[in-house]
Amino acid sequence: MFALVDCNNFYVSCERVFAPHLEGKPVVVLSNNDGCIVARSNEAKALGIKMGEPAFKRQDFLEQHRVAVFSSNYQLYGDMSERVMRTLAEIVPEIEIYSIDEAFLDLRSYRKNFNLEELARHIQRRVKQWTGIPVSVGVAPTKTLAKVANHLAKKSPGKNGVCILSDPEEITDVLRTLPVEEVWGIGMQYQKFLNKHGITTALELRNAPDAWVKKHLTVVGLRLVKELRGVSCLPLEMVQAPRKGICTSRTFGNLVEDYESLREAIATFASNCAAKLRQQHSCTKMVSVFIYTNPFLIDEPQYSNCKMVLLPEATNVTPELVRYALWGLKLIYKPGYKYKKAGVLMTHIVPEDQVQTHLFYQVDRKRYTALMKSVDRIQQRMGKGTIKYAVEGTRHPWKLRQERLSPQYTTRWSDILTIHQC
DNA sequence: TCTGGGGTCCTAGGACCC
DNA sequence: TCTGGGGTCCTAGGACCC
Repeated sequence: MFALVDCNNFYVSCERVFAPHLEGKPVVVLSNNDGCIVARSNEAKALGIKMGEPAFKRQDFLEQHRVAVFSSNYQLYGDMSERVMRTLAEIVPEIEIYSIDEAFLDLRSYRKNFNLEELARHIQRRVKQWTGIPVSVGVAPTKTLAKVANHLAKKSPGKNGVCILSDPEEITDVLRTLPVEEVWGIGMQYQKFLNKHGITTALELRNAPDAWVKKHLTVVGLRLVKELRGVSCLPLEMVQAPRKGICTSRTFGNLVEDYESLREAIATFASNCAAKLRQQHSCTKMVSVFIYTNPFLIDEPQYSNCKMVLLPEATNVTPELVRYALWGLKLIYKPGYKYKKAGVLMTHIVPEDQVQTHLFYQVDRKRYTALMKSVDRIQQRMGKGTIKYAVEGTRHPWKLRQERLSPQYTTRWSDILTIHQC
C-alpha cells in the first residue's frame, strides 16, 4: 500500500502558522511579481476565486470580501516543507518527496499488524503538532489510487482528511463517480479527447482496451490505466534524480529597456543556475538565454529571441557561466524594445566528476572550484545574496513586485517572531 | 499599471550510418 | 504492380505535473 500525504492549501497554511488570526478567514497567496492567485484557503475557494486568476482582475473583489493577500515567500515555504518531510520520514523512512507539499510513503515494509486508518491519523496529528501544517492522507494499492484517495480525503467532509481505499469493490464504486479529469495524468487536452470518445469517468477509462489507450495516450496513459486497475507500475523513488535542465527566469516588475539592466538580470539568473548546478554536483555544457517583450501590450512592438551557447567544456563555475550567458544576450539584444521577461536555461547536464575535458581549452578550474565552494558556504551560512559578482548589480531595477511579503520567520534571525505580553 | 515559475516524459520526423 | 532494410541520435513540440 502507498500513502500520499498532501499539505492542505500549503502556502496559505504556512502563512497561517505565523498569523493564526487568519484561521477560518479567506486567504490567498500570489505568484511571483504578485501576478496570479496560486494558493487559496477553503474560505477563498468558497468565494469562487479560481486557481491562476490574475490578481489585478480580482483586486476589488478581494478587498470587498476582506481576503488576506500575501506575496509568495519561498524561503518560508521551502523551510516549512523540509520540516514536514523530516517529520514524515521519521514515521515512515520509505518516502518519496514528490513536490514542495506532497510525499508518497511506501507502507509495505511498515511494521506488521498495523491499522492503516490509525497510522494515517497518527501522521496527520504529528505533522500538525510538530509543524503547524494540516495534511490529508490517502492510502491505496497504487500511487495513482492513493492520489484518488487523497482527493476524496479532502473533498468528503465526513472523512476529516483521511481516506483508505483497499477494498476492490469500494475502489470500483469510487471510480464510477470520479470525473476522468480528476485522475492524475489526465489534463485538459486528454479530458477533451476522452470525453469526445464517450469516456467521462475514471471507471470508463479503467475499462478502456489497452491497445486503444496506448495508441492515443502513449505508454504513460497505459501505465496510468493499469494503476487504476490496482497494478502498481510507478515505484517509489526515494532518491531524487539530478535535474536534466535547470532554469531561472523572471517576469520583471517594471519594463526594462536598457542593456545594462538586462545584463544585470541575466548575470543574476546565470549565477543562480550555477549555484543550483553545484548543489546537485552537476556541470552544464549548454547555456541558453531568452528575452521577451510583453505580449499583453498589443500596441507595443514585440520581440523575443533566444540563443543557445554550447560550451567547449561542461562547467559549474559561476564566472564562466555568467560570461557565456552574457555573450548569448549580446547576440540577441535589440535596443528600442521594452522587455518584460528574461531567463537562463542550462541543459546538457552531466555529473561533475564525469566531465569530458577539451584538449585545447585550458582553464584553471581547480582554483575556481575552491572559490565556488567558499562562496556556497558563505551563502549557506549568511543567507542567499550575501556575496555576488559585481556584474549582477545591486540596484536591480527589474526586480519583482512583492508588496505583501510576510517575514522569513524561520530562516532569518531578524525576522523571528516576537511575542508581546498584554 | 497589473497575466508565475520550474520541471518531466514521450513521439514523430529528419539527418545520418552501414 | 514490385523504389532495401535496419538501425542511431537529435530536436521540436505536445502532453502532463506541482
